[in-house]
Amino acid sequence: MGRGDGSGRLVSPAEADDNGTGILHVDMDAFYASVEQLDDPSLRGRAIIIGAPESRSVVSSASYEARRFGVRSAMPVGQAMRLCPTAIVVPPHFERYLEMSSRVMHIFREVTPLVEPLSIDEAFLDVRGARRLWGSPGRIARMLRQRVVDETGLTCSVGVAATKHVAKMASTLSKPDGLLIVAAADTAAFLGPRSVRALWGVGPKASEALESRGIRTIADILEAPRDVLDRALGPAMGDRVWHLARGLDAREVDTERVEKSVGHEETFHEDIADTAILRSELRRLADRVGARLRGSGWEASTVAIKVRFADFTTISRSQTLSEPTAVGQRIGDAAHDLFRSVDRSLPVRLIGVRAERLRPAGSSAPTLWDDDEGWRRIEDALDGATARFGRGAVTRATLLGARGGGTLPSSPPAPRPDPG
DNA sequence: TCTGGGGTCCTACGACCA
DNA sequence: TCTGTGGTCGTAGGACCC
Repeated sequence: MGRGDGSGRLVSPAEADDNGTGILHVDMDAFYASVEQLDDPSLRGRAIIIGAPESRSVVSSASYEARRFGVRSAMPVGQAMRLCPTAIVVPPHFERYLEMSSRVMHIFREVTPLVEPLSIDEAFLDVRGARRLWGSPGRIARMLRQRVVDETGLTCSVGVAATKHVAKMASTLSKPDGLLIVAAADTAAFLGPRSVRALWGVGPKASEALESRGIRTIADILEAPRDVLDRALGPAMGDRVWHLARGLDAREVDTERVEKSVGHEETFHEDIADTAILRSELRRLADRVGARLRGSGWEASTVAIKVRFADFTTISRSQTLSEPTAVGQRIGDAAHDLFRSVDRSLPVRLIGVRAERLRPAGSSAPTLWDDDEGWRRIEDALDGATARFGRGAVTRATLLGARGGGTLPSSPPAPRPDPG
């Protein structure tokens, strides 16, 4: 989501040149805050901050009325309230945001099948093949903005350009509720005067590294020798910045992006030193990760934990499993193993579990292990001494004993011949 | 002032292997 | 047999994005 307050907004005139373009970046304006204002008319025109009421919460989104006071995403709520004391703090309603996101994405897909969602509130669209149906990219962008506001009541900003990167920069500059078209021939003039910080992937550290070498604008990057960029940013980032500064971005709109990891983490209200509590939190997070994996049909080869201590130092540990899994119990076992190796001399502020190196789940049945519905099905099926369980079998006593407070076996029982 | 939670990508380094 | 080298993999940490 954009972090600007809309000052310095740049929009295109009605008949702007859109020659050579075809990529749209659509970004919803202050998405969470706008949904809240849509649902509750008493919030409209007011400074509102979306954030959990907890003491350690940060701003997830803020209305433009609040942004004018300097409130930005990721800022601690306490700090935001000092900047804008009249702001109303609204707890987030993620289900509702997902529902609105899905309606917006549906509109996009009615315009072109080539839609790449980037996050809950933004997407790239390739409309190069939609010209005969809907008109030029600029015309499509105007139609899309009108449809979004008519059909959802929300506004969005759209950047239109020849590449994803320039389209994204353009939508950011047009916020809120704007449209900015950068014709292919105007790309260099558009990029040149902008700060290096405007490049995608250049954050505070990278911009500091560039600025310390006198490289402040994108035009400065064009003048800089390639090896200076590589030394400042590393070869991969140096190469990327070199290309982006020249408007070169070969990435196509990718409609089939897949998840590479799934994780959950939690910051405690107060730092925790009690190992038993931390272990039980790891189990809880591992179960959630397992459930998510099963829900999306994945299993993971690597389990990682993250621990942030009271002094904010953060460590991670990861472990490759002997076999990929989507079973919360096994993810939890690995998380416990990893946690054992962590020096716990400081209280813990945050703990997290992540499943990595995902692959589609096989046909094995152990996905039943750790949810209630699965247990019911297992128990129902266990009408005697043993029951089939994936490729193996377990006794009812083992299962029920484990459920009654004991520990589950860390892996399914050994396979045995199928009796037919 | 006091730093969320969900991710992706990159770099560095050690182990291992051909 | 010993040593050097380059590729790959696993792991840890950091920057960045929304």
